[in-house]
Amino acid sequence: MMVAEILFPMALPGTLSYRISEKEGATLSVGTFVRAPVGNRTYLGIVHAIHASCDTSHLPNLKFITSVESHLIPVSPKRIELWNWISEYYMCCLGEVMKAATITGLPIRHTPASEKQVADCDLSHIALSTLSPQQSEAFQQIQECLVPSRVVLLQSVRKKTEIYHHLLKQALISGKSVLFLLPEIGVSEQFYQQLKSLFGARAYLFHSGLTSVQRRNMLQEMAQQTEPIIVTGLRSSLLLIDLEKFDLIIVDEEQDVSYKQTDPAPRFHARDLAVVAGHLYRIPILLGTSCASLESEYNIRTGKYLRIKIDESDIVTPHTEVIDTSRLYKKKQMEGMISHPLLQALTQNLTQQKQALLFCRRCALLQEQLQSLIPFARIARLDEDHTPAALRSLLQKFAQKEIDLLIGTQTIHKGLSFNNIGVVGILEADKQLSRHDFRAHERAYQIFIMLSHRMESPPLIFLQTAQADHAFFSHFTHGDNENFILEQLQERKEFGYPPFTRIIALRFKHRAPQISLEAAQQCANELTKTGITHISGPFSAYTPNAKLHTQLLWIHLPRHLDGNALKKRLYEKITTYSFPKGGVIQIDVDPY
DNA sequence: AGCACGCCGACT
DNA sequence: GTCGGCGTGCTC
Repeated sequence: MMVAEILFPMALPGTLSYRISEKEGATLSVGTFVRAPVGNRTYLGIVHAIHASCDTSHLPNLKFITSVESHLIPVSPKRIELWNWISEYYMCCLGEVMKAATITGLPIRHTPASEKQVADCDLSHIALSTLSPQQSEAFQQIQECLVPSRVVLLQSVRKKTEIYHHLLKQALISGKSVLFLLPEIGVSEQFYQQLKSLFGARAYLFHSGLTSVQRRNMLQEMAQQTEPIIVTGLRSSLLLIDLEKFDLIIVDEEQDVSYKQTDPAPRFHARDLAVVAGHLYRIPILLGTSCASLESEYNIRTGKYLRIKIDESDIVTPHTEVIDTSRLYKKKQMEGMISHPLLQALTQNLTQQKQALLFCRRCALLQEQLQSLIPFARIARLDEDHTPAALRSLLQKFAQKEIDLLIGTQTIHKGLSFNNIGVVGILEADKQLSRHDFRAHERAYQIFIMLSHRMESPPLIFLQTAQADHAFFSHFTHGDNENFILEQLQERKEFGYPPFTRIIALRFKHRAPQISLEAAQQCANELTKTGITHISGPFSAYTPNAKLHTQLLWIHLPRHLDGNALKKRLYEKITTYSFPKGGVIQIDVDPY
């Protein structure tokens, strides 16, 4: 008797086994879509393995599959290999990966070709703005360096876009397709509009704002498109689009934290996944950034990535005032999260009809406090989860000066008009918020670089921190990039943080704070007993208005160690751990 | 993911 | 007394 292991797009621990007839066995292969009964319904799944079963004693009455769906385009072995990698590396069910990588209930069919007409324009006549000598040098260099599996990082604040346009045109001319990833819907729409006007029907925009039918149709069209195309997408496109057809993947703003998915599983980082996929598919990867992440700085130094940097040292660094919040707190010069000097600057700024930006991680709380301190100010908050329409209207309001104060996390600068900003505040630029926010300095620095390079007239920058004496803050006054990186890397090494270790976060979530705390402590003890050491925590996570209280454990794995065996043991331990009812344990590899 | 089972609140 | 809320558990 023959048995097929079927993978379904749901959070099952593994695959489910079904009997298949000899005849089906001959037509099926790994990746083929089949319909099979699960409970009292039938679901669409894919064949993950086929074997002439020897041992079915533990499963006495296996069901048969319902049908073979040969009219659906099968999932390629390479794609399944990538799914397997994701499930192992990010420690989640394979079914969860499949769920994220397919559109549930809307599979891609073989259809009679009704191709979008793209071949009608003469690509060589597309007019692009001329590159500056610097840009054109970088462009040449990139073209020489982009070989399969190689990762190249292009670093420039203001000069990347034109280079991208030239690269994309060049790709199309030589018959190559490109996947261009951006961190957020807002920027991706903006970028797509440019591409559409340049490359017409060869440009696609793929994002989760589309309905599932629209996305399925687009995937179907792209799958059957034989002409070279350019697809702009967000992190989800890395999973949903078959990467086989691409000859280049560009990940712009690689340092952006929104590339890391926190919920739901798979909690992958799009930049890292692109690099892995690049190796698997033998596709060159181009990362773009204005200020490289520390992980990338490390990878450049170890020779894993190759950097091409455009010199922008001519740009003047704005004046920055470092505010020591712990000192001001003692002097009673803090109003909640806001220091008196910043508050004063904000009020004065307002009377001058100028706008202000505030970067902070606890936006809601800050907004509340500010509103009571400056009741007449028009304050808005920009959250990550804004719909594109809401985002657009907010940005438009800001541009039309209907908002005085905009509060948000690191990514609020996307699409902002900068010409009327008088004050910028970077709050909590330290490690006080959670004892383990080891990226706080990096984040503050990236915001600073972005601001200093994008603003026409530099605003006043206020940097609030409880660690004002830390060497890090001297870099703001000196604009010293290289020393900042070296010092941060040294600090990360010393305290056992990435990129020198890999962190696996365990989140214990429960309604009752003490239950999650006790469970986390107990779990930490048990893990230590089984030889998993280097655990930090438990410490409580900042969860503003969540129903469940969260306690965190961080496991630091040495970088040189092959983490796979350890991860397997850990996964086994966690999934069998009996956590009190009403709670969950989440695993987050490489957390942010 | 669904769908069933199961144990507590406002209604004929 | 019952209808129904959604928390919890299982699916080859």
